[in-house]
Amino acid sequence: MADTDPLHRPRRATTAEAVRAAALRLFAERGYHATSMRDIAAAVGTHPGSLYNHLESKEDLLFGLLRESITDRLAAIRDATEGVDDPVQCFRAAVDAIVRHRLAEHREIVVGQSELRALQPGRRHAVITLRDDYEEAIGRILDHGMERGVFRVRDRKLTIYAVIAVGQQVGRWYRPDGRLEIEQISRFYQDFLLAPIT
Amino acid sequence: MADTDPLHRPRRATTAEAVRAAALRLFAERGYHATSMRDIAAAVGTHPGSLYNHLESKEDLLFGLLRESITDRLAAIRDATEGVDDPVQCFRAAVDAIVRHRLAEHREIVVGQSELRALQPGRRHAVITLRDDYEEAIGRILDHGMERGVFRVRDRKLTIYAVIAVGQQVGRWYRPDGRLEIEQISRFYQDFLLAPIT
DNA sequence: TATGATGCAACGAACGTTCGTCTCACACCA
DNA sequence: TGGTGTGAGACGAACGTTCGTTGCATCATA
Repeated sequence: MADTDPLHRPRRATTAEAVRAAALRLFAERGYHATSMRDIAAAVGTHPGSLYNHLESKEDLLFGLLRESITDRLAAIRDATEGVDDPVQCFRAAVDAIVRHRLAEHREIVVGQSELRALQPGRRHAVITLRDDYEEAIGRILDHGMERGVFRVRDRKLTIYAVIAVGQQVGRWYRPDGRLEIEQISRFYQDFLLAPIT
Repeated sequence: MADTDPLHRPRRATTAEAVRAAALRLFAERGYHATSMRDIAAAVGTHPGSLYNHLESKEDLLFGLLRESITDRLAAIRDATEGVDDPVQCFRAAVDAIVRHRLAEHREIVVGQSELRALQPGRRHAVITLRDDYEEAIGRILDHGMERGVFRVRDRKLTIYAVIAVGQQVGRWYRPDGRLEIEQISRFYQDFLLAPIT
């Protein structure tokens, strides 16, 4: 009904988006349970009750953030590796995508780790399924390299876990004003993770 | 005053210890904030108020658990590597100690990760200092290998983080009834982590 | 009898959430 | 043009629940 003039559309800074952004930051800083709806409301500059105009529940908010984070990361891997035929370059691209995604929104990390437990079973399994897809995406890259005879992967699952572990860890200690550039960190871990499988 | 007969000493199943054990399990399963003192009391088979005969506060309980976990792991590394002269064997022993410690009390992992934020500043820094010692213990093993010309470590800090990352991750997915024995997992990650630095 | 743990109720505070009310921009119609 | 209806959201108080913690009477044991 509204917005008959498409030129006026770009004015966007939805309250709902501000709420999500604030919640993401606070969940990451303090943890899900240690963050109250009053905290989020204060960060947005509104009142606790007003939040419920933009979300269903606190847990719904967490679910959306977790799902978005892992979906984005999976998409980043797929975008980065699509059409890359050389297994080594494909693996490098994937590690690069993981590291960059973790560093770009490194606040999100701590949320994704352990707050799964705060979700009700159905939603928890939904996120776990997404995580399985994420692991499989890495697994297929390893498969590709093995089929070509370029990779020697002694244990597929343990190797996947190692890649994920390094990716997660990166998000935990990285600070934008630190000693190393993202490029350096990414390149280091590309080489590091390639060594055991080539 | 009591215990004049030393032969009767071994009868130990202190309530305090039961409380700590229950708290550790519950913190790991649900997270610190999601675990109530009533939960802990129920797990021990007593009442919430009775817990305070054995502890000062909930946060005090968490602090003790975190400190003990990291202190034990550090001690495990030192014990395993003491007197081992060959850098490769020393590194293997350290990784083995980390993996075994993580798997032995793999419940503790999730606690140690992110619950640091629940501690008041002074205690948080105390644990962080211990964590620094832990990182440095790994760092010195790398140094040893570099001095001997056996290791080629491109970035000391990033390598330490990778070792820790793998160790942490192991504790997250391992289940005692899983596909692999602890020996296999340990050996795999010894080889995996040695590859990039030798 | 002295000592310390236990059981149980209760405390104030904070929690997530709901409620009725109010504001205000905008479509509709005379 | 001016009045009216409508719907989205902000507001602020309050809901019932659960939180960590305390006080105190009771009980076991040395």
